[in-house]
Amino acid sequence: MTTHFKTSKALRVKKETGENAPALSDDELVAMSVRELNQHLRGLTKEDVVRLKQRRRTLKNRGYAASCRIKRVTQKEELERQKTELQQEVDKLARENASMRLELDALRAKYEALQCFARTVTRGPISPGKVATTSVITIVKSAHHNTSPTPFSAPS
Amino acid sequence: MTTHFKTSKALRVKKETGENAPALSDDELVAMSVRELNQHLRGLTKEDVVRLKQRRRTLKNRGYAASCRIKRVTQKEELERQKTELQQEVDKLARENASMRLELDALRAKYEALQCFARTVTRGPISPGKVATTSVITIVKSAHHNTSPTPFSAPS
DNA sequence: GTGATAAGTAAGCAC
DNA sequence: GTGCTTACTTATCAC
Repeated sequence: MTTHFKTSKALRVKKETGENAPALSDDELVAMSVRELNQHLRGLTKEDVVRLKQRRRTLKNRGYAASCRIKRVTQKEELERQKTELQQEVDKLARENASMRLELDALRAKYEALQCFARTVTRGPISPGKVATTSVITIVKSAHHNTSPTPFSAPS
Repeated sequence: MTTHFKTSKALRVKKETGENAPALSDDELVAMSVRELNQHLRGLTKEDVVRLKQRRRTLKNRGYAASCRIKRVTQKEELERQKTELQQEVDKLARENASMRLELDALRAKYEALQCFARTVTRGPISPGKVATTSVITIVKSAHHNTSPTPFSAPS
């Protein structure tokens, strides 16, 4: 283990200096292409070459780690966003649902009332005693003969 | 900076040995209460005391970091679970919604048909010209009140 | 002091 | 070799 100076490890911001190398900044080193790097490597000790490459790798890793954290946070936010969105959709559908249910109930009531009325006005010829349980009367008024298999169903 | 041995840093599992301390395992050290720790600290150099306490702190931190990661993963899974749940609820509500809409449309149609019929029968004698297309009416006469949603539908 | 977390380091994996 | 991810370390913060 040679004399190893961990220089200036200031809060969350690393800065490697004090080497005998021609003062390559972290930003320069990390942004450098392999070809550019090789040019800077000319005339350096094998040890220095290794050290510089390792520093580059470390700097790269620092960046990767940062990206990784950012990605993690972003994905979490995205999940939460989607959750909110889905919750809103649930609320919206539930509201629609409730109002439709009301509408349906109201319409059923109206329908039954009208049906009641229809019965009264059509009961004339029919003798009340003859309808004990359920009797279905279908009246078709049509200009032409309907051949549909279920001619009495309302259009669904 | 003294001679600093980072001993045996095997894959993801740290094990500090080779110290002159009476071989306290990581697990023991980290699980130890402060009182117990102090007993083990008797008769040690001030430096060793500091070192041991620091090792304990590091071990603790290792555990904290692990908890932190687990928590992170758990929360993410929880989010995804909730998302799935919400999506299922959306689907369910959407289906209910669609079927209710159909029901509503069907009932509306039946209602209008009945209304049409009611108009014709209350308008006195049926004037043939007034029923241009097709009007289908089904009337159910029942001894008891029928609460079926589609009392007039022909059996399908 | 304890626990938690963000940033950084190192190792391993996949390409 | 590059990029990503995980486990670990360190510094820092809140309690």
